[in-house]
Amino acid sequence: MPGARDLPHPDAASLVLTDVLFALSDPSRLALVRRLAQGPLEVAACQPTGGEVPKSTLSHHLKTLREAGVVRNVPEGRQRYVSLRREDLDDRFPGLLDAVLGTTAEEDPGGSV
Amino acid sequence: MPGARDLPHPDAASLVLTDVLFALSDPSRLALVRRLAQGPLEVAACQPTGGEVPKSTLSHHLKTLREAGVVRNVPEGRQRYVSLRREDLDDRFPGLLDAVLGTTAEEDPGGSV
DNA sequence: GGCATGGTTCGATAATAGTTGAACTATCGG
DNA sequence: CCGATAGTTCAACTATTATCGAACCATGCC
Repeated sequence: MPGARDLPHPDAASLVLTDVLFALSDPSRLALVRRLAQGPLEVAACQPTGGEVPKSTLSHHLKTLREAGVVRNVPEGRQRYVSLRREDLDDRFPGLLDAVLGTTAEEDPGGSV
Repeated sequence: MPGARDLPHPDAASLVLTDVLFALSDPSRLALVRRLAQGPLEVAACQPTGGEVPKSTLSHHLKTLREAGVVRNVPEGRQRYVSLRREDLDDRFPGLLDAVLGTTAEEDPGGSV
């Protein structure tokens, strides 16, 4: 199996809090994480609900989330599934994700992506 | 009373999650917040435990934290006291601060300020 | 008033992060 | 194998942040 298309993911134990906070500090990324909290999505479905964003831009945000350890991005046939690394996050930073997701997005003028 | 030296602070109800997350996403700011969790400090005492940082740089970080609503900065005689807005944060984002502070800073290569 | 002290604000520069088109890689269906 | 599809990576550009010296502002003390 040449070129297994697997992207690098930090392992659960080595997640860095500030990196996670930074990844979540962008309104568009946070909005996506909220959606991912309800289940995995293929990359194309990670597009903001309303408008469209260039693929490269979306991919860049996914990279930020992935490198921080917030999401996992696995190839599945010709597409990729993006999922929240909930267990790993809960394990490493207990209560953090719940606290972040608990806030019912009253804010975020920018929202989405 | 001219020039009461009061700095603007967002009120509790209008705190924005992403702004708070961003403010906490910097290792030096997070390290300071951890120290403030143990009680207020005058600005000079906000210096990183080891090294020294220019006053303007420190002031800039305090501004970021203050504008996000993470800390309060009140004049007291000729100095200023910086304190964590714990109640406001707990009120607005229940569990967030506890989760962030709960992590016993194993990380953060940069630390401090 | 004059001056030291404690901090903020300004302005310039350096460093990081975001945005995007184009090129590239992999997979699946004829 | 060819083309279409799904995404990532690259490179260039823009925008936001960080850093820090210098100027500035208030307070307290003499």
